[in-house]
Amino acid sequence: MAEILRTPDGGVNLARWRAAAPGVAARLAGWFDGARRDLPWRRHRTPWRTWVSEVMLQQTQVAKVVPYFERFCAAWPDVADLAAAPLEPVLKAWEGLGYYARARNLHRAARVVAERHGGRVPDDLDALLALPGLGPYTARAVLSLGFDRPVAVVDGNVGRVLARLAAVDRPLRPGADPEIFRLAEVLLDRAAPRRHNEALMELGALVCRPGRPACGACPLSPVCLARRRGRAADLP
DNA sequence: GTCCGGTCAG
DNA sequence: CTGACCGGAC
Ligand code: SF4
Repeated sequence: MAEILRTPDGGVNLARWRAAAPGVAARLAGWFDGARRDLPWRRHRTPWRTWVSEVMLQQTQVAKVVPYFERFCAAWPDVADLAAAPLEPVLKAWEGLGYYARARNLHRAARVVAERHGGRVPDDLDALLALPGLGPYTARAVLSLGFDRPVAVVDGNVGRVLARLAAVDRPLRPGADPEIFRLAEVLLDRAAPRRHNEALMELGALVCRPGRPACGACPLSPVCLARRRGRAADLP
């Protein structure tokens, strides 16, 4: 039965996953409704707050980000506020988070948005990718989580979840592994993309963790190939 | 001590 | 493409 979800050459059988996608999305959504953490950027979701949170979360853990995020958004509640601010207090607010180029880029990008996008976070992938500090992951996260647009979002967590789900038994290509990205697109719930992507990321953070995945508590375990093969912990 | 992570400059 | 950026988890 496991083999039915793979092609003869061992690759991911996208056609089969396409057929399984509604069930996968429903399991994921049902779990997420009860498991989602109450985080400040979720409590009050806007494109700007999504952007700030995702940049902070790129290389910093949730628990550490929360107080920084609260202070940052209190000081600069919208992109126009940051654009109007001098750089020094922005760097000051970032102290302790590390990767200070993120703060400089965010500040520069806010000014670009003010000057070239009328002070509105653009809801366009190419425009987002052109902003400093927004790469393939963060641009898509802003689109999907901030604007609820149907785009696949694959960070390290989601890549690992999907690789296990489809038992992709090889090192993932850094950045967007093409096969994993295609799988993410096939599984995407286009009727509720924000919830779907948040749920995938939450599953990677809380259940399908790098070290010891909690398959017993996982909503996807009935359809997970790594689980079926007892390989969950040693796949990417 | 080693590894990890998105993005960017080189 | 590779290495640098930083701090935390292991
Ligand atoms: S069943 Fe286990 S390996 Fe598969 S997605 Fe869930 S936690 Fe990850």
